[in-house]
Amino acid sequence: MPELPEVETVVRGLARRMVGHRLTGVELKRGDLRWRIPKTLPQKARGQAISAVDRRAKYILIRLGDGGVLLLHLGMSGRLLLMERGDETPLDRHDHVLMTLDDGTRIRFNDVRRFGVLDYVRAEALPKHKLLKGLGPEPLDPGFTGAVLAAALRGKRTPLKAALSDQRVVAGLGNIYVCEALFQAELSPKRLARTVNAERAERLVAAIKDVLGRAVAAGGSSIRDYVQATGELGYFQHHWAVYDHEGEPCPRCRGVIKRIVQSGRSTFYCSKCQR
DNA sequence: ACGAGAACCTGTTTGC
DNA sequence: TGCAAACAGGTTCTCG
Repeated sequence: MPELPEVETVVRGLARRMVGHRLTGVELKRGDLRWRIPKTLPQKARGQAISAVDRRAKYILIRLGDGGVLLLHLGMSGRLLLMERGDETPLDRHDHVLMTLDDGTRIRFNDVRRFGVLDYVRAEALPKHKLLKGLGPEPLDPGFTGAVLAAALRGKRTPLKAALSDQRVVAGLGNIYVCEALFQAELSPKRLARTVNAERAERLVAAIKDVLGRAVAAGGSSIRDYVQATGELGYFQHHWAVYDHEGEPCPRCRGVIKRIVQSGRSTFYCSKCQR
């Protein structure tokens, strides 16, 4: 469900509420998400102070006082929902994990499709974790430059859309923001990745940083009433230029936004001005 | 080794 | 109206 801007928004919301507090309980309601949640995770996390909440790509890292880390991914449909002390909203069938803080706040990990992940890792083992070790650069990091992207795309015969969706090339983009960044860079999603020269790579990197930056500032995109941890709605969906705009006029030229399927996913683009 | 497609799972929307 | 197919913000695995 969430891409980098949504995960970043969730992380900020969680950090405000969790850092400085202690986990008084972690309860597994259902352990079979994408992989089995380790049965020992609750006992390892219980009683630990939370020192930080941050992220790597789309992975949320809840850092514990003793050097343990809860590694969490929201998959397609995962949500982390805050419940204030005294909130007796009943749990539903898709609430798989329940965390309780020392101030009575509870956090539900709700995931309808169960593509999400929850694992326990030691901080020193994070770089070697199988889900993190292959990830490409953070797109908002100053070290992510046109030269870096051009190098990652060199020789690739796959369409640019597929290459940018590959988390080993750059980590954090998903279907929406790939479409939006390609539109802003005026590059076709069908263009072969290896044809992205230095000049195009610079343009693309600038577009990626700009789109993601604006989306983070907007609190991400909220689809189907998707709410962030704090209960707020992101509003970047109102700023999509092409995503989910099939048949509408291109905001830049006199073309019409098309929808095609690439690698089994919808791609939205303007065939007139995206080359 | 690389790239395309299937698979994982459930719910909602679309189209005949 | 009703039912089946298509689709959904992700990632891994398999196969050619």
